[in-house]
Amino acid sequence: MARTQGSHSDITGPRIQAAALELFARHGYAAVSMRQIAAQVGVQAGALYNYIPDKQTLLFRLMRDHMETLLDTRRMQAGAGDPEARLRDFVRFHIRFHLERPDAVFIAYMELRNLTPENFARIEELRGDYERDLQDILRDGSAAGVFSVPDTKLATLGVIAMLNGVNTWYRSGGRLSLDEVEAVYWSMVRKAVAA
Amino acid sequence: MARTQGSHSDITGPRIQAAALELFARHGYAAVSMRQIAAQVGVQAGALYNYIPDKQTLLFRLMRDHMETLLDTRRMQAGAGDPEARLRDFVRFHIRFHLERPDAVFIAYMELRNLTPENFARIEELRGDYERDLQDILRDGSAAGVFSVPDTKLATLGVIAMLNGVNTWYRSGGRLSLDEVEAVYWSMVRKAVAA
DNA sequence: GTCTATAAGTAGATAGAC
DNA sequence: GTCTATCTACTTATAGAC
Repeated sequence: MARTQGSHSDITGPRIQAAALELFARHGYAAVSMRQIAAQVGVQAGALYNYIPDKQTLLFRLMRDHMETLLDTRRMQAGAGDPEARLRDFVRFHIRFHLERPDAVFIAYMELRNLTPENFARIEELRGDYERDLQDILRDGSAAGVFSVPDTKLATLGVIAMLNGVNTWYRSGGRLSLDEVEAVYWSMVRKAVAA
Repeated sequence: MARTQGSHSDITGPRIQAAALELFARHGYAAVSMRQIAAQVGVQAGALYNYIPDKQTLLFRLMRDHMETLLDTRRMQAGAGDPEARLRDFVRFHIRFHLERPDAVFIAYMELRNLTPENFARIEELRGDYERDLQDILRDGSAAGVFSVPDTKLATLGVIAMLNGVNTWYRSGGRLSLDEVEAVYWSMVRKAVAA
């Protein structure tokens, strides 16, 4: 609010994204005003428009950046091995990645309905890329006879839904450590798809 | 909008709830105005306040009614039997009940953050009652040696998260019938908790 | 019970000074 | 690049006529 004038382009842009991420996650996109975001950053509302054309684009960029980070990080970590090893890696990766950025995860699937149709389609395409990764593992495992799933597409969606649930209840410092949570979910997933 | 004056108390109340349910599910609580709800009902905005004290109470009643219907319906249908039969009944009940009312389900967990703290606590209590039902089944099955879950609380949350995922993709008339979906998910759940 | 009119405030976005 | 000021439109909720 009280703020000296000057040039801060390198720093203000990321701060706007960070403020929007936190506020959208807590209150929801529609409930947060541009003035609230500006106040959290420490600028006036008009200054936001040096960095984003409009509120919708701000939301879209948060979601797109999150999905691209998800895909890039996964590509770097995905290893080879037999289907069971690949599935275990996927489960551990998914839980860990999502627990590390709860705000972005929350937004990326709670605010889908607030995207324009064009932006929605682009996000859904990225989500499809990620799901295909798991589906390939389940398909390969089924072909090799080590997995037995009634339907690879539904098994994919079922496993991801189960893993996403972790974000709704996990708090670090709680009853279970991250390693224990990963072990528990890996146990359930492994059995659910076992031959 | 053009609307003759007169008395419609028996019919307008439920129509307000129905309109709010649909609009909140589609656009989100914060993004829907009282005028939009009124327009969908066919009255002016002021008339809504003969039925609800404010917008927050309208949201709360939708969520409370949904949760109470869930609990009441479950109580009527829950049968006895061995733990595996009870678990199968729960899975089938959960999928069917939730697919029958996608709007209410969507609201009941997407709009939790828009409840006042008091209203939030009341809804969470009802949700806890429902989860306890499944947790009891898993506990009894584990004690009897027919299930083996690393942690009954996490298994409860994991199973419910997986089942809730059905609502995000199922469309009647799609590739799979309701019976097939139930069979697929029952297969995965059964194996996930099997001894 | 519904209407019209209105109060009092906030929304997203822009213009122009500095 | 940020500020202040402002435009236009919309928000929830209420008052009082019918």
